[in-house]
Amino acid sequence: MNKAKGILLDADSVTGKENESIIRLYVKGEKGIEIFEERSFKPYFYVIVEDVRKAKKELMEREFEGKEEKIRILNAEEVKKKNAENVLKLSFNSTNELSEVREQVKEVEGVKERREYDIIFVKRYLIDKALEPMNYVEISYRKEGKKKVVEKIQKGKKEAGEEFKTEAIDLETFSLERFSDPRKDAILMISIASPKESLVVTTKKELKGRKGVKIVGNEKEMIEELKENIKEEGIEILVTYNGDTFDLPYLKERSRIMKTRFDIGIDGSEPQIRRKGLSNATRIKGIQHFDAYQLIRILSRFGIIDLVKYDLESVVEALYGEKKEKIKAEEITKIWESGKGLEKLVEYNREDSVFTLKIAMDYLPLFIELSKLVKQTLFEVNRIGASGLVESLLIDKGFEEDTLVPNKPNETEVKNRMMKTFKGGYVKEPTPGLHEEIAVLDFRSLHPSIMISHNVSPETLNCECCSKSKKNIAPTKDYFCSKKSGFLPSVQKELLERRKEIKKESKKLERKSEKYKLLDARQHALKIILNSFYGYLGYPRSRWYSIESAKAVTAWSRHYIRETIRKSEEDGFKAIYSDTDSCFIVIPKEKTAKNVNEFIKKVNAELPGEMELELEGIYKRGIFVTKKIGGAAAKKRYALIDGEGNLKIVGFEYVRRDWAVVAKETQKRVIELVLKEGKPEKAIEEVKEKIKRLREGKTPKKELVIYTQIKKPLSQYESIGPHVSAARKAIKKGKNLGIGSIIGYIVTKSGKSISDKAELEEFVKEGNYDADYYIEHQLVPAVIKIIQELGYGKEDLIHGGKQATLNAFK
DNA sequence: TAATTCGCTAGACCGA
DNA sequence: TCGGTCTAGCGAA
Repeated sequence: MNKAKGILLDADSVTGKENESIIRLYVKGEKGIEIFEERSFKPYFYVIVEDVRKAKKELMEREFEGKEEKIRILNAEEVKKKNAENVLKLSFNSTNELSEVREQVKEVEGVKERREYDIIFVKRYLIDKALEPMNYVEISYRKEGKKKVVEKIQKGKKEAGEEFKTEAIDLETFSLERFSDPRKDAILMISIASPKESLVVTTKKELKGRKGVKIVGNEKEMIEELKENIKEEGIEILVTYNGDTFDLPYLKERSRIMKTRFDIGIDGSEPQIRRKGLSNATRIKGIQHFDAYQLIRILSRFGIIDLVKYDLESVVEALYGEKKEKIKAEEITKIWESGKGLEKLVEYNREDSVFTLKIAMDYLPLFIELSKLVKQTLFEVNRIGASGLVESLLIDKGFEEDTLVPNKPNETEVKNRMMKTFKGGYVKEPTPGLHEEIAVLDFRSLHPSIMISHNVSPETLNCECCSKSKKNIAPTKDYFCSKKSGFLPSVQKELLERRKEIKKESKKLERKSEKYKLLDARQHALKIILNSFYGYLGYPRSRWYSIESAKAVTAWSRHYIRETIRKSEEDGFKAIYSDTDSCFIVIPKEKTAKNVNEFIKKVNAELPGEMELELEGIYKRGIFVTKKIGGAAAKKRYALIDGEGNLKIVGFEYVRRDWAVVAKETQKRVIELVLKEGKPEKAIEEVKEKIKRLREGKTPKKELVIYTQIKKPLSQYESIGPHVSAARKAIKKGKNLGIGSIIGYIVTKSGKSISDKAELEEFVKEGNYDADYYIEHQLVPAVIKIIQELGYGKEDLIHGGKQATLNAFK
């Protein structure tokens, strides 16, 4: 018997000689990545039956229809599950046979329900064996020829924290049109960046001798060079920027054309392109393909980063403040053909992979932790959503607790669920105007803490055992069990406890230490998942959907925040605003921050379980404004300034990407001057100056761009907005734009409607903009509501005008 | 393939 | 040409 220990990087399944499904594990050991085969684990699913013995006999004797041969169930075994009776576990020779039978088994007499029939085989294996990707495994194996066959496997005792061999790549390609076509356009350069060094591989002899450049004879050798590099370096994580749809499929297709194979998979396979809706996911077997573009999209969705555009240049600038010049496709071709500027192109190519690697390295720890937590490969979590995370974790915990997992809803059910909506958080209309000494209180992890404290879960909802002695009643009148812990809240509780411990431990560490970074990534991963539970309850495709539970959560949230507001006023504070989990109170002259803390303490003493009110901060001044229409105060828009002069701007145009920089920056300046000094005269002067500059045609183009995303097929728009119009015009000029594209447009001088005037930024000459539009529709609206609160009006901006008489501070 | 609701605003669209 | 209504996008939590 042989033993091996290593980190589990990947797993897949293949078909053996007897058409049986075999799990393959890719394990990083001392000798590099090795493949182990698991032959004893069989695909299975469950059925709930009327009579175990009868059903078992019937199922075992039955011949099911297969594509070629008849199918027999390998084994039907009775299993005990805590949340179901009469459960049979049906095992199969292969996943294909399982797929065939899971349809036909519905017709078998005595079979009431099918369960867990759509869990991916590999995922099933990892759950059942309690194995975590990106963590250690210990294997006992035997050799069969060249193959290593698993006898026994278990999770390693040691926790992996080490670095993975990571490398980023990037291609430059030839293109006569706007987009390169791998069927005819060659790869010109490939850059490879590792944490230590970078290399650009190309065929241009002129670049010979340049540092960090390798010249090869032709394109085929270029690809060979990359392949060799990946193999020799033993790369475990290969990073790209949009390699899912561009780099990897391109390399694969070019290889095919050159009669070679881009066989970088550990098993000798080429990257596999999986269609995923409108885009691709490209997987390399045994190596984790980490697409930094996918990463950025997920981080944006989870609200971890906030970006205007997702191209590498914008991301680098937003994350690192470094300006990275973009070389456009046609220029690349020009440089290549003329030979002028090749050095620049080399460095551009190099930078792309260097920055791609940097982005990935910053967030890899977080995603490695997510991967371990939900038992999905890094490749999968790199492309997952909030529901995927929760579902994956819950399926795993369900197995741990010996319960059957609920099925996914069918499409009819999904449609039904989509018709139902529920009430969300409470938003209090703010008191408009300027305020001083504002304390912002908020509930720490409001939704998870409600779920835990009130035991909210689909199976504790209106439980049988508490029907007489309901204690835990939601404001919706539904109640939750007071005797048994619910499944969802117990999982949440476990995550919360782990997070608390980690946070405690990391407090003792240096912020720059490796251990701190690891723990911080882990607590962050836990937080992301914790916060996704509530949304998952109300998500129509959820396996644990329970709209009553979701309703109860939000009803409780409204209850607690309203109570907090009430109590604060009772204590002599003035509550000026509140949104879902936060409450803004003005500290009156006779009170201090100490009183605020006492108040919080008092509230906390009355809150149940995990619920906790916290002091988010104390601000020197703040402003709320009235809405454009109706005269009421605007919710979800405010600005605060703290004692150090730090601004916090929320909801205003300043934080929105669909406003021009000239309007956003001016608005920020106005807010700053108003909040810092309380005197807006200077602000007004600055606005006038900006207006003057706009009138004179001197405002630079980059301050005028408005970004808006195309969110559906361009043909499906009922109302043709400026971004759609600009996109359509740009397509006629050969641009490739569509769903998901972020359109940066400028309102030019030519045209009738705003849409007519909108043109893609890159087609607009400096100075060609509609000054009236930018004054009337951008600058003025962005600042008017703020200065109005101080008694000024539009006439003060446009003309030299009268001065305001009102004093804003009363 | 896909977490939720609440809220603001712009600009097109459409009928008078 | 005006004003109300609807579509659309983005942000807060």
